[in-house]
Amino acid sequence: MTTETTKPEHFIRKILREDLESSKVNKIVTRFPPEPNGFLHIGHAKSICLNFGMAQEFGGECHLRFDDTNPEKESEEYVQSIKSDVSWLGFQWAGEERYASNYFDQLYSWAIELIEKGLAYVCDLTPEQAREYRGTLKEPGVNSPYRDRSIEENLDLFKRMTDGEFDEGAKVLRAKIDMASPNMNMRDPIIYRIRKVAHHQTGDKWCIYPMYDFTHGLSDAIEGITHSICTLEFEDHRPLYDWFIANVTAPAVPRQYEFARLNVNYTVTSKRKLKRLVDENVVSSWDDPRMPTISGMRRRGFTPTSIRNFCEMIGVTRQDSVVDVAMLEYAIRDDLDKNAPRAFCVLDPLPIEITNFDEDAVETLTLAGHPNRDDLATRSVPFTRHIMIDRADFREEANKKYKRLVLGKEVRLRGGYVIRADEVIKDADGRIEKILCTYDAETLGQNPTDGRKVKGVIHWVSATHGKQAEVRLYDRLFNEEAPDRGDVDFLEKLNPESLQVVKGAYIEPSLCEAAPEQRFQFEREGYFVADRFDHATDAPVFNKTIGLRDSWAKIENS
RNA sequence: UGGGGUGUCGCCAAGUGGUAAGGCAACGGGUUUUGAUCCCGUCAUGCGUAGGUUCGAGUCCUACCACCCCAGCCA
Repeated sequence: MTTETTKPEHFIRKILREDLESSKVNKIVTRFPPEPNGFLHIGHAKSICLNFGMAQEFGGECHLRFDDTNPEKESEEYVQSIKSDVSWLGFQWAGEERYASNYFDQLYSWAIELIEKGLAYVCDLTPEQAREYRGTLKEPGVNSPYRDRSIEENLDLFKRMTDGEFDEGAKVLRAKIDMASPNMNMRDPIIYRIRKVAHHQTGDKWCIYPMYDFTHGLSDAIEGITHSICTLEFEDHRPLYDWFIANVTAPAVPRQYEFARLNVNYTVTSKRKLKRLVDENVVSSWDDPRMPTISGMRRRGFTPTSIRNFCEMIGVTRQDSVVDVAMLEYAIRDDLDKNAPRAFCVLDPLPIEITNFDEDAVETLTLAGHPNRDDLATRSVPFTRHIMIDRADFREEANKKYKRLVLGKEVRLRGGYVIRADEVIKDADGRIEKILCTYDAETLGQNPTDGRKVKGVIHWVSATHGKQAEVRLYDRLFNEEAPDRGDVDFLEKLNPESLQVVKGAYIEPSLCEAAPEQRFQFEREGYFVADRFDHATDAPVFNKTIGLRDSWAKIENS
């Protein structure tokens, strides 16, 4: 930990600070309100970090509340995955998780209250008719013919809706506000609709379910939420949010604030598009490491810290924006560079025989777990006559820019000796089968004593003591910055090389002890994680999280 | 003239009348047994456009332009 840094004061932070200073509130209470109808993604992470983060920062609390008012689309499975994702990100909600459905009884009596005040009525318009009566963006709507039913009739009809006397769609309860309002949300919005389906939390108790606008603000009021933070598209709903709270005997007056949702280039986050990726088998599942879901990123090897840092880095404003995915990549590299132990893995093995090293000898080298941290455990790496290096690290001839092994030249084996390539052995097709090398026994931990300069360093793994592993190399899913822009379907913009599976990679023996989800830097390659589900000691599987920054690629391609 | 929002560097983003923070990216250079990390440096006479007010404007005023959201019995 370095010295405490003051985080930049975005507008939400400013509002909270001022409300506390002016004693408008004496404790910050926020909430993260997902609908349990899908998996959480990076966009939700921004909201989670904001809501939980602010509460934490100001000594308040944040509730996890499921906005479960549409049982047809929701399920307990999603509830579980959401809870697990929020916890994994490192946040704890105050008390038990809550459900809007916990408040159905209270909400119901408030609906009755609205009817009794002449502020709500039962409407028989069909969905099609309702649409026509609603008007358009530029033309006012027309009052429903059912708008002036008596309070007694409304009470009776609403009761009968509750008792299941009417079919789905036959009747709804609407707030009586203003059909001519320029804000479509105020044109007598629906409060309750009939849905004869079981609810994942309340079972068969109800056949009418409240709508979002009615439920959300009042649930906030019930929970004593002080600041209800949501995304920009709900801005037009704020007058309605306030209306319900003002016209019902609400126990508190929460305020809604809106911020811009997160967009990331080369990425899609709409639920519908993510679902298509899964349904059309573009990816293997919702937690495929290429998915921007929290569970996908977890499997990819992202750390909770890196995601939290990323969310802090991008800020919170009301401007629509598209964050460069390079910032996300920076966040994970930054965390892993500081914390991931180093190890060797040869992805594309090329056999090396060190002709002046004994066939049966095994020299155990002790290597640092991290170049800049001595608190991380060292590891034992066996050095033997037969080793593997990466094919990309050898050339028969090369210019001076190429700092690796070249025929007739020397290179250092990282953490080990300097070797010289003496001879190339090829098969009948001219493919290199093996390199014969000699090592300089005087170069362990020091430069050649005669002053020879060896500038290149490459990684390696003992061919006899190393183990074979499956390594899944992931890259971005899309080739285009804005996959969901334009007329072309986003599935046409897929990166065909977003996954490459390497079966015969060589890993140093110590990596077999890796636990699932343990992260490493494979030196000179990138950051990798032992797969959460598929990795086993006798069948190691690693996922590439992100490569190292690669300035060589720029030189080579220029 | 439907309503509601937003426009500051390639991408995020500070700034709220006193002379354009920071991060990412990019580009130079240094250190380095990871072409990594780290370190140093460069990177907006300019803040959507045009006028205006002012000693002084990204910040105030006026007009315009561009983009986003809203017509689910979804959230």
